[in-house]
Amino acid sequence: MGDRAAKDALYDGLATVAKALGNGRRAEIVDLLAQAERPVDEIAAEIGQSVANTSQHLQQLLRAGLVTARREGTRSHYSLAGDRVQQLWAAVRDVATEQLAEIDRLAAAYLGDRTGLRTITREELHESVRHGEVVLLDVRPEPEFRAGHIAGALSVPIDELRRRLSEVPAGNHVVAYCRGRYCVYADDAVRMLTAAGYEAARLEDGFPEWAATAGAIDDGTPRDAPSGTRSVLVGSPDRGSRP
Amino acid sequence: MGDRAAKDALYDGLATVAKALGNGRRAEIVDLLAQAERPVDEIAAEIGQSVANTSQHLQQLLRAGLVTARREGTRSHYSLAGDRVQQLWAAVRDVATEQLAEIDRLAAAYLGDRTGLRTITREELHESVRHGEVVLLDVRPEPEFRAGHIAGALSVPIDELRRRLSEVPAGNHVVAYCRGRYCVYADDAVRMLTAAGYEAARLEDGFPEWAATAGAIDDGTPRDAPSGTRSVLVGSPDRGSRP
DNA sequence: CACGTCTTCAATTGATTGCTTGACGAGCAT
DNA sequence: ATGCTCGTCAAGCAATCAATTGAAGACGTG
Repeated sequence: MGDRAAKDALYDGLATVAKALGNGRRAEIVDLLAQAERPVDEIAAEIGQSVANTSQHLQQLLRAGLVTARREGTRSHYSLAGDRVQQLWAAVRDVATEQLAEIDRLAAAYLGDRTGLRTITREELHESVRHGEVVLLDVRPEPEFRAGHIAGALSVPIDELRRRLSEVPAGNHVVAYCRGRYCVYADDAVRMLTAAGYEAARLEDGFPEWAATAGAIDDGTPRDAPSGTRSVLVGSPDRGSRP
Repeated sequence: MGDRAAKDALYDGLATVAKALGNGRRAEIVDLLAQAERPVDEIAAEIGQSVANTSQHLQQLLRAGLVTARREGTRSHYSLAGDRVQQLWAAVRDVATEQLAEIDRLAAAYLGDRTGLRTITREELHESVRHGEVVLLDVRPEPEFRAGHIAGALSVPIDELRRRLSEVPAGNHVVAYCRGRYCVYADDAVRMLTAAGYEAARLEDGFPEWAATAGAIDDGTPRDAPSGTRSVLVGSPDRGSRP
């Protein structure tokens, strides 16, 4: 005990968790699964990789304990293995954005010019929601909304926003949110809404961060079956999910 | 904007931080630097690697923004690049211990049999310290004590404990602490103290965790030059560091 | 049962990683 | 300057990794 080989083995073991996150594609997968569980083929499409390759990445995440699998007939649904994993991924992002100037550049290249896009923080949104003075739009794909969303939000996936613009009550401030800080959906929504004459802003980060700080969320589980993975259940279920 | 290549590049960028931690030797380095800054040769000795190899690992950590370097004459001292990095490493450890059964096995192999070793939590220690009912021993190497320690602790490096046993006041409960949960020093200290007739226990985790939760610490900076990196400064400086 | 779908496995290839060795360079001492 | 120490750099090699392709397992459907 206390020998070199055993110590190395222990730290190798601890490092496997970090190693699993140490690949861009797997990072994308974790970021995606932070929204909701997903079958393999959808993950593959979302990260732009072959199903075979995606499956192997998922196996690796599985071995590292970052995700769990649930079979349903012929499909395997993967999801994050607990809130700790979420926090870990957040810590990685925080350090990266804080320490690497590179990230700013890469984010700008991916997201485009964000000047002129108003953003609000979680705290500001919390205030606004409480005073009922904003319309809150969830512009993520509908399944992610169904898996959990900010209480009181309307689901208007970004794909449908243009033709459903009329559903957004006029005369109100509008706040759009999506997957997170590096997600383009809310940006696009704000641009579209602003062009249509709305006062629009995006939530600075996304749903996972809101849920992590125990903001009011709605996890879509029926009121009489409180077994959801989400902790706080506030707001009317499915309001606006299908108009 | 919004294209695949740019998105991949962004996530590759975020993943570099995780990749830097995704190696057992680099993980050891980060764990070590969580105690205090260190010159390269000491780090190399501590992780059992050649200086050249260690230097390359440090370059990699540097590029990933996890550590910073400070030259002093011919030596480079490395230290962690901020509290966020500390939190990141803690998150990695937490996920690993929670999700990987393997870790328990590896820890047992390295640390040996821990049954019979009493441990106390930070909260319990906090209580005990406040009532002044324990003797608190910092059994890490002296430079680490000097870089920061729990307020009121005596520095008795594990190497010196045996011949300095008489300095430990009898009749008191003794608590030893060291680098963290996977550090053997406090274990050894408790065994030695117990054999000598003391009521001894180890702090469950180590100094970094204590400092992170803003427990009372003493960073060794003179009272009239409050420019230390530690936030809370309590207790008499250097008490017991040299008897 | 045979068929199609979704997923995983296995073999392969090119790129990257971790460590070694040996040389180079920067700063102090004599 | 001439050493000397400490740290970094560069080349090389075995091992590992990410992606591709093609085949093999599962499971539901006709």
